[in-house]
Amino acid sequence: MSAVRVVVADDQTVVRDGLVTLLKLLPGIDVVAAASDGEEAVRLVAEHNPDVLLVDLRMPKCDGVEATRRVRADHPGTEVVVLTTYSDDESVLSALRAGARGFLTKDADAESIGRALQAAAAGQSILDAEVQRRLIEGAATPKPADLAGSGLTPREIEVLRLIADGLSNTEIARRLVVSEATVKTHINHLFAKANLRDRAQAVAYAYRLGLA
Amino acid sequence: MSAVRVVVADDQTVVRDGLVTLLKLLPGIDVVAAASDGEEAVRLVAEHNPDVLLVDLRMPKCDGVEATRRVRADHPGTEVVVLTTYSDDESVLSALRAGARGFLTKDADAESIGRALQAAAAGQSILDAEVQRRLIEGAATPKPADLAGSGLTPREIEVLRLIADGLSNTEIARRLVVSEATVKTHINHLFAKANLRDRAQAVAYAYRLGLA
DNA sequence: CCGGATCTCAACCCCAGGGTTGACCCCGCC
DNA sequence: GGCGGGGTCAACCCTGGGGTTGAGATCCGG
Repeated sequence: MSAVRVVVADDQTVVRDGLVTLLKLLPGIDVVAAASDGEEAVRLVAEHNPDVLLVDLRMPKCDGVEATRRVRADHPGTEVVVLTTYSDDESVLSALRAGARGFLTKDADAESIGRALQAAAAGQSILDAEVQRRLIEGAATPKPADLAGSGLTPREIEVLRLIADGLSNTEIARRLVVSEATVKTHINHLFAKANLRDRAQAVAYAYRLGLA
Repeated sequence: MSAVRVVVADDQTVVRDGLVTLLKLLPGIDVVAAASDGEEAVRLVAEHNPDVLLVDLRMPKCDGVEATRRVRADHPGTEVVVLTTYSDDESVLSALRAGARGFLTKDADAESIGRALQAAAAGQSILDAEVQRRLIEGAATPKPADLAGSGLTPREIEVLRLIADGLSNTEIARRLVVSEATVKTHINHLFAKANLRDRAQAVAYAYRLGLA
């Protein structure tokens, strides 16, 4: 595989030069140009037709989101990886919607950046952990602690969680790779134990337990 | 940097063996064990404490989502990368919510898989392009689920709240002093508007809206 | 080794719940 | 006056969910 050709864009000279230097040390990465604002970035992409554009979000003239949009529109062969100081809610989504493949924060190390560039060139997408967490939203880490007192068996808790996700019995059966009869049995048991009448009450119960 | 220690889990022997062979050829990847079902995967993770678990979604005993949840709960030091044949809507989100770091389809090449494993071990997350696209689309409209923007009439919201309290249709009818037919009408309307299938999903919807 | 708990499954019954259609009233707005 | 939307109701159908019984498999602690 030949080296991934990259254009770097950042308005801060220190950051830009630092990035270029760092990336040049990485095997498989080839920095072909560096831009100091969005317009220049778009121009340089047109000129060099790189595999990836590594671009800062906050830039004068034309910001990262706008640059991303233009590049994706005019040069579908060039993937975009966004680099930013803050994993700020607003711009993140805008950039991703504009077609960015990857999203990194500036505390990423050289290897991480390199990996992201390689991945982008291959059509994969790498996200900063924090960004992915936000993207997935309901990252509410479950608390296996207090539901111990419910008297439910592990299997019953699993079933309850799936009920709370709005799945039907057949869907639950498929998910757990058991027969529907088994699912019904578990459900009847947990209804009896928790004094529930139907799955609607079960969903409410699950939410109160913090299962969803 | 030392090699990334990986446990592979897939119920299909061919796939599993193929993966192990492929991965062993990659520099920086160390396959320490291979499991043929979810339970075995969880057990092997406990035993070897690897950096990453590469797991298939569809497996007997305990599927990929379940395995992911358990591993993330019991072994926070082990990241999970999911591998699947089809980028099916449902399971993808479940897996990611369960704590998966990466998501690949089986048409990924060895290098892509290797990159994903490296990234996961470093706390980054790699997603299959298609999966990311879906994720972004989904996040694009995160909250049409606002009381005001839900398009529900006051009466429908009232009914929804009572459903979330676990009341049956006849109980709701008595409470609102209307006939059961009326209640069913309201329910059908709100199901259509909020794209719900049954009252169980309605309860979950109500909780997410903050109605209970 | 036996009893209890858990998980698994099958067959059956019954009805609440969900889908559909069509109807009437009342109110606000054009 | 006419039109639309919200609220009210009835009749129908039929699937899925909930209840029951009964039974085999496994595992574990006494």
